[in-house]
Amino acid sequence: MSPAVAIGKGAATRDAVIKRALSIVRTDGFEGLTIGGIAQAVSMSKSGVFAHFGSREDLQLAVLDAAAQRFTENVFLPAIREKRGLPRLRAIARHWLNWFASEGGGCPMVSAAIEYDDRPGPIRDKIVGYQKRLRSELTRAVQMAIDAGEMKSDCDAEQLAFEIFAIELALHHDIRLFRRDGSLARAERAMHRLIEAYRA
Amino acid sequence: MSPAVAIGKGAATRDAVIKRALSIVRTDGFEGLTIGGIAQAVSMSKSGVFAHFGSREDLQLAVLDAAAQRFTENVFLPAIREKRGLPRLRAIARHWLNWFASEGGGCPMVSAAIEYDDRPGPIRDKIVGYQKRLRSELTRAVQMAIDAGEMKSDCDAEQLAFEIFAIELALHHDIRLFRRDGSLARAERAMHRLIEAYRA
DNA sequence: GCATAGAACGAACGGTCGTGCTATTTTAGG
DNA sequence: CCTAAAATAGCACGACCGTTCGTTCTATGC
Repeated sequence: MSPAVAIGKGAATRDAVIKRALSIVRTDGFEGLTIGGIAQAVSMSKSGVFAHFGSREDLQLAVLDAAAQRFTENVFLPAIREKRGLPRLRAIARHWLNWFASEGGGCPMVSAAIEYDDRPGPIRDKIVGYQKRLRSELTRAVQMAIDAGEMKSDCDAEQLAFEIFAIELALHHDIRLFRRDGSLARAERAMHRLIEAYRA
Repeated sequence: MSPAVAIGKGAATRDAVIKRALSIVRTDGFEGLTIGGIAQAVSMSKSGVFAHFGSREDLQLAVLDAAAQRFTENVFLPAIREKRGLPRLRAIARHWLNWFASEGGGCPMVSAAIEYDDRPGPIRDKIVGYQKRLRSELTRAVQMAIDAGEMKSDCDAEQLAFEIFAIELALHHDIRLFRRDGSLARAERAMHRLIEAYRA
């Protein structure tokens, strides 16, 4: 069966290319994403792949967009069904932890943030934009819990968002590097303790 | 004046090469470290640099060792002057935060951990070894504070070490990506709150 | 002062990179 | 069915990659 909304063949293979590119990025990073490499992975010619994006950088930017969209769909969207305030905040944190734990490879956004944190250009700009948006949405979720009177009066929304982010980042690090069972449980415990510490 | 311990000319330039390589790695990552690039940076020929290491991978491993040594000297060694237990633990955390805040570039160990977390080989092996050692020494410092009766009885050493590491990682992320003043202060506040939460 | 070993150089190799071009094939609309 | 357009292939290019090799320079011990 064809996709619900019929899309042209061009857009279809473009999507397929990006999907493959995402899995390459997860293991080799953004600098390891090459036109030739991905062409081989999707059984196309280099020039065939190239024609879809016009430049390697545009391909990288497209992959970055796709990664951000996937993240939003898997972490934030499922959480907005929860009641705003603490339930939603907990849902975000939980989905995020599970996202890191279940993904077969590293998070492209985390890799990109490290790879380009010192290289000015469009890629870094896009990464910073997404990371700022992520942080501000997380902060907003915290603020809703504060406004609902569920958190201590001295709870600083940005501060708590920073500390939640820290635990997520550390889980990503541990799970990928040590590959030891129990990393997720440890992160969950840390997250629980953190939120309890700020809870009214 | 010559160095305290006279070293041969070969070892001297080798050290100079590694020093330069460290600064390249800080901005371009380990995959961005090329023989030709570093040769140009130290005004040598490619083959001249190459002869010192025998292969690119051996160069990368040497740079990794140098990075680990620098970290130990700047974070752990200054802390062992403090009394074992809470003072020493706090000193480690403080020196570590300042290390990230003062370094002109990203930490090579953090970059390497992300770059090679999915690429088996000698480089990944060395990174995992160093990271495990770092974590276990941090855990040991926490355990000393527990043994000294300075922490709550339910304090889990590995758990606290994980959470301290999380804050360090998040500071590295924020400071390098957002370049906003206040990241260090935020991380310090998080660290203080974290340790207080576990303190007896 | 000379012989010897280490250090650095320069050129070259095969390979891969991104990127243009020009064909050729495939798709979609009238 | 036919045709214009889109999609893909093929090929060549310059640049850079790690690596090898033979040579040259330089420091050091006898």
